[in-house]
Amino acid sequence: MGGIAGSINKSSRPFYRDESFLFSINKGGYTMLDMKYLRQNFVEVKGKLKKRGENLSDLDAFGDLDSKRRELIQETEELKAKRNEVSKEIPQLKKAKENADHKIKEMREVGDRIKTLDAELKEVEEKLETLLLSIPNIPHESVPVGEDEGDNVEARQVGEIQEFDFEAKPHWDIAVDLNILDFERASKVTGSRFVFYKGLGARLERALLNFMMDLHADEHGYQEMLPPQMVNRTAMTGTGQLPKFEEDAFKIEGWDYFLIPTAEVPVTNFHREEILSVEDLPQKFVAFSTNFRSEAGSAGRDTRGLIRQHQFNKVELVQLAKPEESYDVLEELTGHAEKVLQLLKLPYRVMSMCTGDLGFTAAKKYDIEVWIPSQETYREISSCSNFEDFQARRAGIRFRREEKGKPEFVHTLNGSGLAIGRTVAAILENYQQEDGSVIVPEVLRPYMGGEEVIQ
RNA sequence: GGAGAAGUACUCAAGUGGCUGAAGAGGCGCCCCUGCUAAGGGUGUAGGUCGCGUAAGCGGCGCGAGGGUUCAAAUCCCUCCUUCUCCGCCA
Repeated sequence: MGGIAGSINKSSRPFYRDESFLFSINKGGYTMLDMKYLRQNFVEVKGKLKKRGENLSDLDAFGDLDSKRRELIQETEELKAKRNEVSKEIPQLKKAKENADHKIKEMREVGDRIKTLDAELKEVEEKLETLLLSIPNIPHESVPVGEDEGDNVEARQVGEIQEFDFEAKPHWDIAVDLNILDFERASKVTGSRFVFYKGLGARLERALLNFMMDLHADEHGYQEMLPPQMVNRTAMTGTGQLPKFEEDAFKIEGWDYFLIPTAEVPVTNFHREEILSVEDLPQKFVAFSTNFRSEAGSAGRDTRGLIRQHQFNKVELVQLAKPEESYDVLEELTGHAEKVLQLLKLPYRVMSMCTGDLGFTAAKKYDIEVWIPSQETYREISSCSNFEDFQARRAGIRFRREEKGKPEFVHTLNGSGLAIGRTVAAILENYQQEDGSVIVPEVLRPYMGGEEVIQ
């Protein structure tokens, strides 16, 4: 561990390793919501965003900032054009042995004026960028309008809920009795919301990860990827975790790096600031990663068991798609995640998130919820989203339809396929037997060394 | 961690203050020649973004990033990032 631990503790690193993204409105990418679009459709956009129930008071500053910005650009560019022109005249005057002093003096003044205006412009652009980065995505028209999770709409329900003729135990009791999970020792070694997997428990987790990876890579046509588990600030901004949700992330002290909250961040940012060709689309990636979330604000919720840990494993599906295909891709990708549950024979339902429960970045989102018998309810095990061009704008991911064509933003999508810890919980609970043992789902047995039951 | 070197357009690469938005080559487009061989000649092309404009177009920025010096910077100065080589350390 010397390498990583040593690095984490190093505090000599500059705080910002790459702050170029901060002031980059002119530099390609990072235009967030399309400024032109926002300018021309301000009222409409505001109306759509209102459905999310967000506080939009900041948004009204846009008009002034936007016109101030363009005013400053025009003035400063006019001066720069003049400076360029005169700067070409000066060497010619000198060559002709004429005096250029008055021109030089004049340009010195122009230069000072440019400096002032540029500083002003930078300030305005910073404010604009901060504003634009804080605006959530616009919901797709097919998203049900609603305030909170109570207004989410069930799209379908799949699988039979099994009736137990004994009282279903929660997975933490099952697992502790079977000696395959150890929460107490994890809190000794680390703290709350961490866990040790042991024996067949650890084996089950590993079996699930391999099973899921194989399914998506071999059957669903995704390219396998094993991404970095730390990312920089620019990547976190690209996918929308920052700047608004920094408190949800684990930050590496002394570095501007974050432990990834999902493989979505490194994998989506893989093609950041690139222009793909149309034949490259769709790009389909499946990535296993360990995810870290601070779970800020969730104190007291799901404190027991595997549902809400600071660290968990997940297999993530990511696609970069052509805009006109992204909603088909969303259905396809959601289906790929569902397939896992179908093969594991776990009952689930698919919920279409309403406008008030979409999260910051999604234009449309399905949550897949698996049946948890001890709670007699469905719990989220996967979240499948179409971000349209929201992340692509932030991350500058584009494509060209023709060799000389104008670059367009791709649409990005992702979904868990699935969260492995929660899948373990679902298996333990749905496959539990009266004697406390747990049947291993058939499709997993080849991955479990043929083991048929955990006892 | 120490010591060096480098980062220029799709690729390779020239370029130490103004005539360089950037030579040259490859690639790519078109044309010609030849016609048994991944051959030869000619010619054209140069990314992206921002602002103004219905548009054609005009202008700004751009030579790893950010800042500075200067009337003027790929070219000088500072900081940072990345890559490579050597040494050290390490899963």
